[in-house]
Amino acid sequence: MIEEKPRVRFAPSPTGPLHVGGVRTALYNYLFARQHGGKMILRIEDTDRTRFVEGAEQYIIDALNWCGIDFDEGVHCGGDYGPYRQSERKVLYVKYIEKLIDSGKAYYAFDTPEELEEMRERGDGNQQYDASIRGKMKNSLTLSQQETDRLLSSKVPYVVRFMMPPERVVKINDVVRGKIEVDSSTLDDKVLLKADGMPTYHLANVVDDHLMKITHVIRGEEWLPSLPLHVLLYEAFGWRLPSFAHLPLLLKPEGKGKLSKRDGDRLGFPVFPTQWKDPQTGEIAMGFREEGYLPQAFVNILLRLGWNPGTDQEIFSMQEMIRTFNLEKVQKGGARFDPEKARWYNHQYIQQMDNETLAKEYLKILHRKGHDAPEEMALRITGMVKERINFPAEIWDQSWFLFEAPRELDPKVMKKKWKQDTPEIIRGLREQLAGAENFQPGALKEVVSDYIHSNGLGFGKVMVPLRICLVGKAAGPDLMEIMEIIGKEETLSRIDRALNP
RNA sequence: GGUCCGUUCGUCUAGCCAGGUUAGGACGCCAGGUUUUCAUCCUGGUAACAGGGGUUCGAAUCCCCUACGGACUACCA
Repeated sequence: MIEEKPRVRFAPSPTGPLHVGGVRTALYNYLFARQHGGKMILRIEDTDRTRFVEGAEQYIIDALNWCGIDFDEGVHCGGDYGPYRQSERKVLYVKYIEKLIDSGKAYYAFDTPEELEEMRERGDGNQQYDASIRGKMKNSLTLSQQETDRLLSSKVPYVVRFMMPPERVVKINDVVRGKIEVDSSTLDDKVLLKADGMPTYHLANVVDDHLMKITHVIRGEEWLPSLPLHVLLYEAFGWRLPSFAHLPLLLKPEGKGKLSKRDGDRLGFPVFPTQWKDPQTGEIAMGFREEGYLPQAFVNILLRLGWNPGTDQEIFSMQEMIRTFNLEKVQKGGARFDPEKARWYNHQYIQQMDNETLAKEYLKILHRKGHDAPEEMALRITGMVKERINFPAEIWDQSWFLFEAPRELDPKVMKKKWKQDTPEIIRGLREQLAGAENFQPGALKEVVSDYIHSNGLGFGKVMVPLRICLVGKAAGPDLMEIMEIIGKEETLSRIDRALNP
């Protein structure tokens, strides 16, 4: 199907942290490249110096690395088609822009911002810089050759605009959307080279994609409206068109609209892969990593947001993703991010995780809480509560009572489960436990069972109150295990405290 | 306003291209089971073709219109 090895690029602009939508775009590019044995390229689109944010570039690299997405060529790892930072390619674009001017496909424009503003006003704010107006503006089409040369050699700022060809129906076949047709007469003469000598995105992206031999442009839907312009640019240069695939947007969980950076903090879930500290304000935006998401889970969530395998499979290893992903099954409509399902994915991956790794995380938490435990104990507790948790941090929530006595006994549970005869029953059980020689789960179970049976009681009548004494609530893992871990002394002491508040 | 794109359970989606399904799966939710409790887990249930016209024996699937949503409309990407 694909004869040549594909070359794809992820081309973010270093204006801040990468949000989930961008990560997904990078992921789809990556999967596509890896599946076909192609190259994955990281290009930094920093042609707007005013929006440059310190640290953003490194953040992008690190965040994608955390996701398991790596590059073959790019700003951080080199390659044969560099430089990979557009600001460092500045001189290159001028060469190409001159070609366009020489062949009459682009022209110089000297209009001031005020003049442009006035032009838009005149047409009810709808006036575009296009064929209908370019003859009335200050540009190399209306000015004499002499005057143009004079302005160019003076200090007057100018831009270069693309001369949109008239009455052309541009037909493009998008890999995910199929046929798209746009009449060129509805398009305007976009600026290609800015007054500061930097190219606009439109020029830079086309020139670079061509020079870097990009075969497939896989990017967000927000670029769809400028696709016809890009196609016409390729045509103007006489270059071969790459394939285009425009990915649907990631939407807010509630309501409508594109998922924005602000939604995260507002709705209590991250929109960034990893934590980001704004260098200006010092503000910290949370990340999936810091919230306890496993990178594989995070990537899996993104994979299924807008793509489906055509089977019932939900969980994919990176290898499986690479094997099964295809652009044809990418959804056309935008997808809403669902925090609930994200939790479920993480739960699945936590279950797959080995206990040793999880136990190490647990130990870290213990230390933070001012506790410690032998590695073996951490491992044991991890095994006890693993299936109950969605995030590593929840091991603590499920096991704190192994290190600290409950401060209070849940009043709601007390009211429901602590009956008139309960103190007497627990007192009797306490005696049996006090006399127990062996405090291991098996032996304890026997002691408790014997007590229950010889007194004609039910398990629920005894076990739930005992649990309340030890844990403070009616929830948690096996009681016998708990008793062994906290030990005989602590067990009896907690019972006493519950009996004599 | 203009241009372009989109619309199947609450959410992610299968099915559409090659019309005929009890419109399937997953998350969530509800119920039951398992369990000393809670959670996990297992079983079952809930719930959708945006609306209207065509074409056709037959339309979620093909065509048109409307509605709604979104993106773009900068010397930002």
